[in-house]
Amino acid sequence: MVERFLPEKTHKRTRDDHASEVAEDYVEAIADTIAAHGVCRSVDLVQQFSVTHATVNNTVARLQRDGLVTTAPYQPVELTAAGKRLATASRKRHDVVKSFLEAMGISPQTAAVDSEGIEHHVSAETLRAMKRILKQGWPR
Amino acid sequence: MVERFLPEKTHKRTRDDHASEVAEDYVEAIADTIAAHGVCRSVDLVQQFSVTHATVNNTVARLQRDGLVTTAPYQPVELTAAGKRLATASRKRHDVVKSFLEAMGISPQTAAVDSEGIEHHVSAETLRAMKRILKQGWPR
DNA sequence: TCCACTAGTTAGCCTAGGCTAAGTTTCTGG
DNA sequence: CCAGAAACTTAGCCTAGGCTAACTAGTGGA
Repeated sequence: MVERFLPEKTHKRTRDDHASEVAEDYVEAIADTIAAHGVCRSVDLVQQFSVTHATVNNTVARLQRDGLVTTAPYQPVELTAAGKRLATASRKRHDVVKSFLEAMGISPQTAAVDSEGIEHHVSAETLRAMKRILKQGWPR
Repeated sequence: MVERFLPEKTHKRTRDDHASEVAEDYVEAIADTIAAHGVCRSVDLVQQFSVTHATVNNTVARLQRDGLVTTAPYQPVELTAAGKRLATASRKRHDVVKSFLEAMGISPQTAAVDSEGIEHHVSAETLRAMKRILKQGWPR
């Protein structure tokens, strides 16, 4: 109800965020795959995101255009410095959200799924609050 | 890290959800505007979402196609029964998320923005946990 | 009354993120 | 060492959700 009296700015940010959600999910997955198997190939992303090779190709091309990854035909995908930075930040944020959900008493399965979606919408302030509550407990 | 050993299903849901996020935001805004002003006109949605008339037209046409609203040229937008149901459910979920964030000690402004994005990714289980914590406090 | 302004529509364009189908390259095991 | 399988690319298509530009409809004042 409060929203009616606030100016209309809340939604815009939500939409702008969405542009980079896929990028964050991809660099996170790429970093994880490299950590687990040494390299990340298209087929790994095909499996993790349940999309086709064609879609992975498109998306990786966008990531390369945006300076987050490097790749070449038939070669594995690698992260640039910017890509690594984004992956690390996303992974940390993701872990905080997931731990927080679990601390709320939510099952690990649900926490895994929900944190996937939620992590992209958590502001710095909210992330700090989650960390604080994980360390120091619920306010007062 | 856990995700590497779980099968790859988490992301798909996140993407499917996104299809209906705009629909939920719109029916929520339409219901609020009708509650506040009696009717909801295009221009109200133009303001609330900071998009053009053309975009609102497109989106409302989709909502009508999907059976959530009814409208006619130069007439206000109305909610169908299904639209009202969706609006009510979204509003309730939104309010729970916002109250929960505020109870975490987050500022009302940030809570308003973050709840906008988060509400669409909160499962029934997580929503129940939020309600429980609001009533009965943090677990143990 | 009519004119200007606000509201709404329509056409045409764009990007992200999906897909299928068809072809190419690389890898692997007999 | 080479044939078939697996991995990858390319072309072409689609929808959602944005935009601008140009037009039409409705409305309130002078």
